[in-house]
Amino acid sequence: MRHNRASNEDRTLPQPDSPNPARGSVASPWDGVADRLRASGLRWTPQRRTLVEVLREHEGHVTATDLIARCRELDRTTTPSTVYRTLDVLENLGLVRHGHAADGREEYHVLPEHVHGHLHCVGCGATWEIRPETGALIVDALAADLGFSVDLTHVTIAGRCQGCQE
Amino acid sequence: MRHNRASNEDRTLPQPDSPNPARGSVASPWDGVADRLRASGLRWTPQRRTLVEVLREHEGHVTATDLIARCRELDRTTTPSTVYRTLDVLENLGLVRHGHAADGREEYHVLPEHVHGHLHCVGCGATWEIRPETGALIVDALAADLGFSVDLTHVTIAGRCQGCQE
DNA sequence: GGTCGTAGCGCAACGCGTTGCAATAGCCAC
DNA sequence: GTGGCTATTGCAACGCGTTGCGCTACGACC
Repeated sequence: MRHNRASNEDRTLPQPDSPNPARGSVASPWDGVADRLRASGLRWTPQRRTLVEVLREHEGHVTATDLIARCRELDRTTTPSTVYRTLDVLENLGLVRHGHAADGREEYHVLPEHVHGHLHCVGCGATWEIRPETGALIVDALAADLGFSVDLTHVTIAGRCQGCQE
Repeated sequence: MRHNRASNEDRTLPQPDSPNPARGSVASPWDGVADRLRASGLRWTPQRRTLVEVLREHEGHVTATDLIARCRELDRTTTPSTVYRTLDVLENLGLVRHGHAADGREEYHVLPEHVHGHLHCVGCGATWEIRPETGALIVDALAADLGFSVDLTHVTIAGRCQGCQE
């Protein structure tokens, strides 16, 4: 036995995994992940459960490294390759989006409500989302330029934020 | 002795290094690199000479890996770390610009005539430059959005080019 | 031409991300 | 509950890029 976690059917944790799709009126998109996986012939494993638990607490931008570190806290046997592969799977379900930060590292956006690009400040290191209207403007400009159809989720633009310009 | 190249003052190659700053009316920006380095207290070494020779034949976009491979052809003792460090130096002189391609790898633009962003097609893998006017539009849009001052050289936007959209 | 301070070199090790492969374990059917 | 198919895991190795360190050799000065 490699995992010290309880059985895969363990339901002692506060968050239900697949039953109870809408808890009151607040349906978390994470509810039902297990079923969505199984419906596609994929599997619900302890490793995936751990990652989903971590993602629940990180709605926003996270680096892959952060996710791996946090998974390791919950399950010391976590392996990087498994996390990356699981993130790929979750991306196919639309639950996360990855992009490349300005320094080239992977950055994940959890539960994207709308497709958007990112701004990275080289001064303070913070990341902002490009507003949808501004994003649309960029998409249109590039379409007009070379007929290019861009994928905003992969856009990370480096620069300096207002606070870091002096 | 680690290098099998001739002395640093070897002038048997067709391209002059520092004398003869303007060859006829076509002054290569690479002429005078040696002097520019020395003027800043930096040095003109066989390794740097090799890289500059490689860059002369690559005016456009190149990946760091390509540059290293080509340097290795000219000098089998070439070390990656040296190439990366030399590229940094040349970037400070404005002779190259680096950016992160959509897949996160380093991409160098040799002799940039103007600052520009890049478009990367996920279909065919080609890279296009964003036209200056379009770039300016993007810069303005982001400035208006969050007061962000962007550095276009670091922008690489992924998408599909016109030819790859069907 | 010889001396010497230091910029730069090669090496080795690291971090991030990916991939191939053999072993494991979900989960479906009976 | 059992069996079996195969998705998934963990490992090990790789590729790209970076960094720290001790030694080399560039090039300025005499």
